[in-house]
Amino acid sequence: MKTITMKDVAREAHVSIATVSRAFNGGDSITKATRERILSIAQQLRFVPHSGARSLITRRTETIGVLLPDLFGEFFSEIIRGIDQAARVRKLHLLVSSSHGDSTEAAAAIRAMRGRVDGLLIMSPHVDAEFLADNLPHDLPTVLMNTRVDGGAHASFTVDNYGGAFAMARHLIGRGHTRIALIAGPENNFEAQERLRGYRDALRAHLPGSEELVLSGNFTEESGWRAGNQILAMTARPTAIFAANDMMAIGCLFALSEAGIKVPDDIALAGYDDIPIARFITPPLTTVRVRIAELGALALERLALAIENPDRVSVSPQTLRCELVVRNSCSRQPPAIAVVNPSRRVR
Amino acid sequence: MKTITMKDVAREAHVSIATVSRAFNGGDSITKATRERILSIAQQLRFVPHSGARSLITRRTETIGVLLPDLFGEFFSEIIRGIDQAARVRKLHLLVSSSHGDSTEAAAAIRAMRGRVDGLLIMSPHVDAEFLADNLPHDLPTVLMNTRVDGGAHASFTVDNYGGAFAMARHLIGRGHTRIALIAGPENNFEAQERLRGYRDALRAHLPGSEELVLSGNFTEESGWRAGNQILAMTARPTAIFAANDMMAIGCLFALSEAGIKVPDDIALAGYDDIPIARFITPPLTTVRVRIAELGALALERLALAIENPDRVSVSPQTLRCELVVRNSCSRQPPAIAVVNPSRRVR
DNA sequence: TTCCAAAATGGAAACGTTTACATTTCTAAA
DNA sequence: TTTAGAAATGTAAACGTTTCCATTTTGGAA
Repeated sequence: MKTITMKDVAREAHVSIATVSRAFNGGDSITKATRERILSIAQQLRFVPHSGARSLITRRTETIGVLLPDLFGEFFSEIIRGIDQAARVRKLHLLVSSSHGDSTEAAAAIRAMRGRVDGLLIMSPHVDAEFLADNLPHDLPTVLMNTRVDGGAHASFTVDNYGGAFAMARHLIGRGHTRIALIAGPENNFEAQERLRGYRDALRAHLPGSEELVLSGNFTEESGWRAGNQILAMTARPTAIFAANDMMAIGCLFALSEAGIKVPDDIALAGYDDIPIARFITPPLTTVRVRIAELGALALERLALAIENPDRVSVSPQTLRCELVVRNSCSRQPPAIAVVNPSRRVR
Repeated sequence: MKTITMKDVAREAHVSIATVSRAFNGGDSITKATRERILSIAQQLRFVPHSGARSLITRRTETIGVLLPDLFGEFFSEIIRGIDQAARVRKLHLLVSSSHGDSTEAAAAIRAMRGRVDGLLIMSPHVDAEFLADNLPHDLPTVLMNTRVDGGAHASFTVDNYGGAFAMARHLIGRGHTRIALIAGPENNFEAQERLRGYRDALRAHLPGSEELVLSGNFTEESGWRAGNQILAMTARPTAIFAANDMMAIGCLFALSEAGIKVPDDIALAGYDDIPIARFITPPLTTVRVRIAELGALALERLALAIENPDRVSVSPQTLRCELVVRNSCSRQPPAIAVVNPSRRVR
């Protein structure tokens, strides 16, 4: 079970290890005959170059570190998909570290990446400017995703949660709703805060004097269900419910149907994210599409650029627009479905 | 932008690099005072140990390589989740490489992992015994997931697709159906083949003399839709449709409703996988639950064991049972819902 | 104070590559 | 043939750690 190294191949082929190295790495000066002999010997010895040792001296790992929070389901899947897709084009590998519950764990994850990656893609609620300043090896290019932007030390990509929520609230107002409830996300969650802010500002701007109806939730289906029941118990029910994400909208929908309340006839319902499930439920959910995969791809692209060109780095934060996806769940009249490219998914 | 190494810390702290190393690695013999001094200097120098160099000599990377095919959506997300969860417990990192379209790419991915990982988790349709023999560095512990099992050189975990499909077909037969169609998956897909085999054997065993009705599909929603339309065009329609995965079942459901055919009243419909969407559609889909996350977790667990204990490796293949999830989509009588632990998902 | 074991520290060789530089071997023109 | 220049190959020093030994320091007991 001995490890086979270049030295073994070199001995067997009666050459120096430098020549073996050259045989493996492109067209340096080496005879075709020698290369082929070496390669064939390597083959029959089952030698595979040790990329770890290689990158120690080349100072390149061709790998990107990806730090994600404790995420399940669509969101995780989508962002990784986008990153992976872009990484693949550039022939980069992905070292992922998800599920770190607190900032200590996040710090440990970052440290563990040192020397294994050429750059870092970070999305973490535990991360802020100070944390990064303290824990980031200062020679490691880093791009932030959907993270509270700091002093501008790093490039960052953010989804326009504020704009999307604003647009959705305005849309509901445009449909004539005057009592619009929001099922909010976790209080300490940056994205949830932005969506709440968008809702508030839209109400202030387009429905002045109206009452804010904010129910608390935590992005889970269950919390949406609970919020739905709270709404059912209200004396003056809203005519529209805007859930800060689709899973809560779905939970809320269940609570409503259990009580015999019809969507959209009795009450309008909207979500946020446009997860795949959104178009399959009954009624199909009006929501805000977040181009998560695209976010990941863009972030990786920017990071790759920063790695190739460490001097000319732009750290200007970039925001991705969200788009309204109008389906049946909040219209009494025949629905104007505006599904762009209904993603068909392979198992 | 110079890289900071132990040497710098050593110089600053007036000690040797050996001592710096000891300060970082647990309780070797080193004074508390020295350690703290070194650590504090390291801190203010923003030194982070280079894990790459470290693992070159320790011969441990604390990283597992994960090879996945070109997968989107639930399946990918779930298996990664399971793997990640288990890896986290063992403090292992994950180097993922997905989306390799052919065996050449898969081989390249494996080679690139050499020296970066302690073991390999492979799920790939391009992989068979010969491929592995040719491309696997022979000192790299490997566990296969849902892959055609070979001569038994490696441990493997497989979902009991045959058994699940058999059980579903038997269930439909038990409900009194005598004409049962199968929408099959891709012909060259191992899992699809097993599901087809399960369907066939169940028919042969429990409905002898009955006709096999196999429509082709490729696991996409669209192919399910097409198959649905083929069924609509049949003169003698089946009374039940068993789609080899949920997405095709959903596509088929759309085709049926477009034609005004009611499920389950006019025709019964069943899927396979129990993806989250399955319980949200109308009617909720009867399907076979595949414990994908568990598969990933088990595979990682086994791999970790093999790494710790390279001598005592068990390569016996292990099969994971599937369970029937009976919902509304194939019962005329009031449904017997048997949802175990309806997974609530966080965004 | 002296001495000894134990504890702390330092020196240097690994780990498996790449690469600058030196050396050898070719090729072809003189 | 000789010979210069190019092409092929070899030598050895890196890369940033860990770890085996050897050496120095420490803290008591004699």
